[in-house]
Amino acid sequence: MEARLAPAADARFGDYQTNAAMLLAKKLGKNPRVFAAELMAAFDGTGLVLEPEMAGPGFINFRLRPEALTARLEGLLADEKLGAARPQGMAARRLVIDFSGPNVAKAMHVGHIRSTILGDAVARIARWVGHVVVTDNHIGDWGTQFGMLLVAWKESLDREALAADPLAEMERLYKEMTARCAADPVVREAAKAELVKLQAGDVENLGIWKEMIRLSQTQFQAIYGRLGIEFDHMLGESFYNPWLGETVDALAAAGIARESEGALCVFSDRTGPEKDDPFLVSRDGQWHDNPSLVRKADGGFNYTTTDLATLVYRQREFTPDQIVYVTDGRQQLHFRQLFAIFRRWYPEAGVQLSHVWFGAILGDDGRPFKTRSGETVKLADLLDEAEERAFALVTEKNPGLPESERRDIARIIGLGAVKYADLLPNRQSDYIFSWDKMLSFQGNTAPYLQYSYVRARSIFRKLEGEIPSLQGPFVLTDPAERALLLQLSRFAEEVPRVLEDFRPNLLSNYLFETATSFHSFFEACPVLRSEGEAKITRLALCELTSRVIQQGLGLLGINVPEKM
RNA sequence: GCACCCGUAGCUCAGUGGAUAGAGCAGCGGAUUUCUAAUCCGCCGGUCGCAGGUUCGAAUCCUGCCGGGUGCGCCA
Repeated sequence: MEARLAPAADARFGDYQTNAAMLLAKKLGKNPRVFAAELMAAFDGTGLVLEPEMAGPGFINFRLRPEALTARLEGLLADEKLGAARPQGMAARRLVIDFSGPNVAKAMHVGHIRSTILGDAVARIARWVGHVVVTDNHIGDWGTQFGMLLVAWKESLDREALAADPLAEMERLYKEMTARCAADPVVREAAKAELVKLQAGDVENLGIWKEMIRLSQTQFQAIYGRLGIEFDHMLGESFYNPWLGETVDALAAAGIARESEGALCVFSDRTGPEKDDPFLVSRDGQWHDNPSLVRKADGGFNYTTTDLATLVYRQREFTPDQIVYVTDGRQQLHFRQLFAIFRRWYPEAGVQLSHVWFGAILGDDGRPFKTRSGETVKLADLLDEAEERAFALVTEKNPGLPESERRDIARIIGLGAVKYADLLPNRQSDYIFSWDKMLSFQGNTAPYLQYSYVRARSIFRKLEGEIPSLQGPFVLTDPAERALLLQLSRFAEEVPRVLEDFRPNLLSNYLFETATSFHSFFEACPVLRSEGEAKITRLALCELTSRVIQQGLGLLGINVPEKM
């Protein structure tokens, strides 16, 4: 339970409220209303707020002075960070953020979209606030699937198909082999043999493997380019291959892992309550071992091994305060085990390990989102469709614009819609994918926010003659102006809040409220037809609104057009 | 079986200890000689799955139950 100064629940109560008196009074055994009165008597908010008021069971409500608000407007206009910079006294944190993680030889699909968009947004916000961020894309470029792919590549590769569409051809090989392996143990053995050769450094197999990576990288870059996403590192699983053996040896030597049924496993250390222990599972009323394998019975390593080696490498190389893994919720148990193993292995390590997980994307039938024919939706196709649909809408609304301009606008709107739809729900919720909803110009959508930006900017093009300098004195004459300004000033509070639990939807909702507040202001307060200080103030509010929306969307990885 | 998540308005979702539970869509009624109406204003709509408990205060925390999803040794 925490004392908090928060925006007032209802504008009638004022601008901000605090529950501090009630919480403190409880601790001190005092009457909350009496104690609130004592606090208020001692409070000195001269210059900032009017006389605070007590209400309800002991809330203290504050109302900002108009001159404090207009001073704030001046300050925000002059501040590139719009007030959201890390406070001077607060040390920068060092964060490693692991997200996206596509697989070599497979087309990126909807399953990668949330990790990619969420991770990118978190990275942008952390940087904006002033933290030191390392982004790392842990690509799936190593593992058992390559044994199968190597067999298929050697036996049935279609060179022409590969040249035309490398990913499609590699996926064809993979599918073919999955079926063959399921049916034929001889093929399974062949795949295993090719994998062993690859792992032993066989020249031919390494060459094919590298070719598959090269072809896949081209595709990744195309997608990330469209999405406007860059990574500091793309250290795939294979990068950690040299350290897997020593990782496992160290775990065995430390007594953390031991052999069981031929595999090397980490079991529960029985130090915590059973139900919280990731290495135990209950069956028939009894707690059974649920170990994590770090070396398979056939001597091969698996993803826990790689993840541990990766964790140790990141710890050593980047010395982070926190490592953030952005993956879907189904991997919760894996990460609980992974973190627990690391804690036992490096009990002195202070690094904070966070699994930032998210829910599924569903079709309108409530089942996992697929194409009509039941196939996985490829990310490239999804982005194409978003742009096409946006193009149709832009053409319908604004047919007078030249096609190239409509294309540019459609790209911004389409990609923005997809990203925003992903960042709007609470990340832990499953959400239903809907083109109509995300591309609607009404409601809480990217196009609505982008339109708000366009409107705020268009005022400045309409100004005749020179654009006046947006200098005070500012004067608030309408309640809508005051409400908008208060809302704009909260950008500084909302952005850092996203990082408390990695919830970009807080920013999405804030931006929507800002846009709504702007439109109300814009309806109620004519800008161009006003004069003097009122006009300058309104122009300043348009300027600040456009910057808050542009920067806010920018932190979510979404661009804005100048016209729509 | 056990663990994790979800159940809030007709639909899609916010709200993870504070005041009378909010938004969008849908529905209904208004506003336009436009600063792009791609907008705004208003109305309608809820037993926050159910039952207990904790406390000044619970959609939120705890317990049990019902319903749905996901995960549980050699895939990642």
